[in-house]
Amino acid sequence: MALKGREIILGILADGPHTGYEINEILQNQLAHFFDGSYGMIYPTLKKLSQDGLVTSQQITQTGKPNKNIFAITPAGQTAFQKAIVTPTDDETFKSDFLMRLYFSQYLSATDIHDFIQEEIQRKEAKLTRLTSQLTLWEEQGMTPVQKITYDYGVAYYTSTLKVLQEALLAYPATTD
Amino acid sequence: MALKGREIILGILADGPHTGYEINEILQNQLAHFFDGSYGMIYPTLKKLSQDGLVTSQQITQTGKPNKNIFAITPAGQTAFQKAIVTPTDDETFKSDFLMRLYFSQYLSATDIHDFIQEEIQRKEAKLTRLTSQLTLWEEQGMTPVQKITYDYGVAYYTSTLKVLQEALLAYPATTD
DNA sequence: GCGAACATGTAATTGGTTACATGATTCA
DNA sequence: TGAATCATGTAACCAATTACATGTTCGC
Repeated sequence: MALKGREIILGILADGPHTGYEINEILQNQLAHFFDGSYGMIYPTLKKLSQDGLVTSQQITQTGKPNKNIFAITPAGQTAFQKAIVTPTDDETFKSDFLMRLYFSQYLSATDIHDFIQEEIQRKEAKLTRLTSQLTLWEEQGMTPVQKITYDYGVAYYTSTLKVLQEALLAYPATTD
Repeated sequence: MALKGREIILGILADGPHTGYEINEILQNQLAHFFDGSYGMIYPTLKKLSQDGLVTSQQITQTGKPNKNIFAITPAGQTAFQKAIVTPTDDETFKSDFLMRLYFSQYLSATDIHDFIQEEIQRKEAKLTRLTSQLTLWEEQGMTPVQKITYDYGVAYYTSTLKVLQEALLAYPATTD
């Protein structure tokens, strides 16, 4: 059974207390290439976790900034997480709208295909940059050796697929610009 | 807006009539590395598409094998597909339960981490084999140049990440076997 | 006798996604 | 003046997922 929002948030809080906003930052900066979370998932999950006694929250009144709720894991939450982490690993699922559309694009003109691939290259380069630019900060905050593997995995994924797309581009003429 | 089951099935049928079973075969053999479909999605979608007049079905009574329903796209279905294919491309989403668990596995013993990575290597090798062993058949059935890109993308993904995992393994001692 | 390949379907659940709603401060 | 950063939350929706349910033939 795959780890879901519930267990993932619990896992992040197992490492120290955080606000919903900070959890989102971690998700976007470090786990974006293998998990995708949003506020619409984070806050409701945090609320439920609180109701179930797996996390506690402490409200901090701030001046100049909005108030924040700092969430911390409880012993019951720790137990729940330890239990979840030993379940069998689920298969990965990758959904690429880009590849799906490319798969069906045989009737597009060569220049349209060129532009379509070029756009994806730009998106991927931006993602790779976001990930690599985080490395130093992440290392300073404490990056475990296993986390380094997940980082290397992401870099390898972006780099290798970027190369495929760049080579594919050569077969399709650029729009004259 | 991402292409969903509905549009994907429509796209497959745009290339020729198929049964639900055959659609599943295509999904598993050619698109498995960027889409994940199952019978629980295929048959209900086909039913709905039929009700909406986007596909028609013809029942074939077979002896020796179960009866089958062959689905074909209608002009209305073709129009719906053409309309869907020109919408903006959505971001890809990759969910890896393996990377998530690895990310949280700093307290596991070195041999446990070794075994955990080793298992993922085996899963990935099996997937790579499934994909590459299809190439000849796919080419014979008619593989478009754009489809070849999606194939190369899959091979590059599996190959590059497999390499990362194999290198990572060197840091963790094998269980004595 | 058993597993693989062929073949189709339903019902209940659910875990998110999307869209909406608000608002201060800082920096360019 | 407007974008970015910090900050939290709800309500409606829905597209699958999971589990269940059934049955034949062919080859080993």
